[in-house]
Amino acid sequence: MAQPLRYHTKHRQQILEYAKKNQGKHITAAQMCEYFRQQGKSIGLATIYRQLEHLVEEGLLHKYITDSTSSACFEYREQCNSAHCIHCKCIRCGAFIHVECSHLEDWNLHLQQNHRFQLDFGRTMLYGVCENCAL
Amino acid sequence: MAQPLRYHTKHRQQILEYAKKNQGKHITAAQMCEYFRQQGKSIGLATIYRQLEHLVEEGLLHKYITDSTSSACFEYREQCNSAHCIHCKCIRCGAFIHVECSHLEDWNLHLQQNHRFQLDFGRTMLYGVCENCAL
DNA sequence: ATAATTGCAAACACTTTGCACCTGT
DNA sequence: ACAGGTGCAAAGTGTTTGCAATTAT
Repeated sequence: MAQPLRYHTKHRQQILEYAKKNQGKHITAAQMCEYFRQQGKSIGLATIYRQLEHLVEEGLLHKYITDSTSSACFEYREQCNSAHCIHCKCIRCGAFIHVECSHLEDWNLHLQQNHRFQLDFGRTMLYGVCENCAL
Repeated sequence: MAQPLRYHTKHRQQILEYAKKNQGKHITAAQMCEYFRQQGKSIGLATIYRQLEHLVEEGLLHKYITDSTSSACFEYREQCNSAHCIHCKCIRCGAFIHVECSHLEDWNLHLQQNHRFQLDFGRTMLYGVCENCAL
């Protein structure tokens, strides 16, 4: 459980900053890598993975896995109160939708009180049909 | 989007049967493959993956991914024709909980009207902590 | 001085695919 | 006959790791 001491490196800071800047979005390691490359301050993909792992361990980022075929997504945690956001996936087009909704807390409360089940929004994916595919 | 017609093959039946027999357990493709091998009726891993994909598409099985490093798990989905039931799974003990709740329809309506997402209860699994594990 | 971080390439594990053949309809 | 299924091996994908050099403490 004892985590090694984390050094305050430039890369760590850049990655965290980029994640913060993209609050509410789901970013993959590859996307980050590409972004930094375009900015002329390339960071090795392995480094990004290692830093993301650290940041998730420290609770600064949240990691989401939707599909075994596609890559994991990371998201800065501060504003994404896990009690207010949930992830939906369209069973037709595969779109990944982030829903922020104050009702979610009520649902969780209801499930807890009436059905004795404590929902974990971070791990739950709602499947259904998105706006475009419903037409 | 039109799914091709699925033939009733021996392998399809064996895979579905095995999944049914293991309701409430989470099984990987590799585990299935090993099981059939031990039974002297080997099925190629690729075939298993292809059939599992079909069965998930048809809504007979549920697929879930917890970790990007480990393999996806499959589970027989209890048939439930009511619009008032949803399935929950405990992330600690793996318990499979069937929740019947009249509120579900309201949630679906809310998601549809406010977030333009049409939830499919049959394919959705809620992850969280069950009564016993919450203690 | 010591411990963590980095980049690269190679290794990894799970999953998908191309192809030739087989089977269900 | 045709569309879908199968097995094998090969390819693909996202992620991790070994190593030697670098950087933070």
